[in-house]
Amino acid sequence: MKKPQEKEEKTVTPLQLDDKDLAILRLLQENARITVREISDKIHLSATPVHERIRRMEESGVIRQYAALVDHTKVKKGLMVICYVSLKQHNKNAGTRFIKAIQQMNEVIECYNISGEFDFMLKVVAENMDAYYDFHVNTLSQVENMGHMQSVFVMGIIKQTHQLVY
Amino acid sequence: MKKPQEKEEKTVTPLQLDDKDLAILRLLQENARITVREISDKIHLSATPVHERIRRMEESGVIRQYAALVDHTKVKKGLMVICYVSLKQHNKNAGTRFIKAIQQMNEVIECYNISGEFDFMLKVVAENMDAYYDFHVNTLSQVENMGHMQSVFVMGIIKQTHQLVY
DNA sequence: ACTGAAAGACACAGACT
DNA sequence: AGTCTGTGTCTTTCAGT
Repeated sequence: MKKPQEKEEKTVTPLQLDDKDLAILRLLQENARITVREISDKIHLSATPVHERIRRMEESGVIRQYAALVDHTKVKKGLMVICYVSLKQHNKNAGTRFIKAIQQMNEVIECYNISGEFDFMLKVVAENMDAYYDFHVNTLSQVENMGHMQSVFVMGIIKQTHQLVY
Repeated sequence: MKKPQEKEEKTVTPLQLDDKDLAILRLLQENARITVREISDKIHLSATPVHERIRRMEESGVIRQYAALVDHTKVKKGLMVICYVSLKQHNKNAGTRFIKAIQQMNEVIECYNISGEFDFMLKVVAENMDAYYDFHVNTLSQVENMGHMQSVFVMGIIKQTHQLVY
């Protein structure tokens, strides 16, 4: 029985992943440029079903993107800062405008809505402290409805992975 | 003139990236499976130099990895938590052992050494609150030398990108 | 669902400008 | 540092099991 207010899922199939799908995902997470042949050799399957499984996972959105990950220190983005932000007002429009502004800022590579004292957590990258200060003062703090802000500086990267399937 | 205590850089070439390299990086960040041909068409260069530039950026570590990015909600990792940790003691050995322990935890996908009240910030993913509670109580808090811990829950993802070059 | 074959596209290396 | 050309390998489709 289904409650009347329940909407139909847009994704027609929730896509149940089996062990072979997960094995393929493990390999693709590690190296997105691995060939279908190589995968099919490793998981003891021929190329066609591997290809088909990958296509299905792409279509269903299990695989969001294939991305080249760049070393931030080597492209003049050596400084990483975690920045906490609270808004003055919490009505829907104010929130929406804040989100739109954040999404357009190239320096902000991640932004989450969080529980606790602050409303948002941002991960910001900049060339150095001067560049971050400039961003903080002239861009971020200028956003309409901005309340408190607090910066926490990343002094070292201990671990950084995208391996959600293991 | 060089100070005597300065060590020689291991990376022989600091690798100066020009506009064409950056254009290639932009495309590869967006789609790691783009073909060399497609890149060469878009940046008005033939395949060979594009191929050579990519190879150099891979070798020099500018391109760290090609990764398939997986939708965490579709692989039973719907809950994301930011977890702050401080250690009881701050000697070198204690820190090293903590780091080793963290690096082996699959639930921890990021870990940074940070400024401020806490020593580390962890990004943790779990299937649900029960699974996170289990991880928090039975794994993370059991690490030797663990001091204070604080969890901040991610309620919504506003932005998530890996585009450091833009 | 999977296998195997076959066509077309691609990566990669070489000779040259 | 770049273009052009060729070879071997890969993706991708299709008929068959």
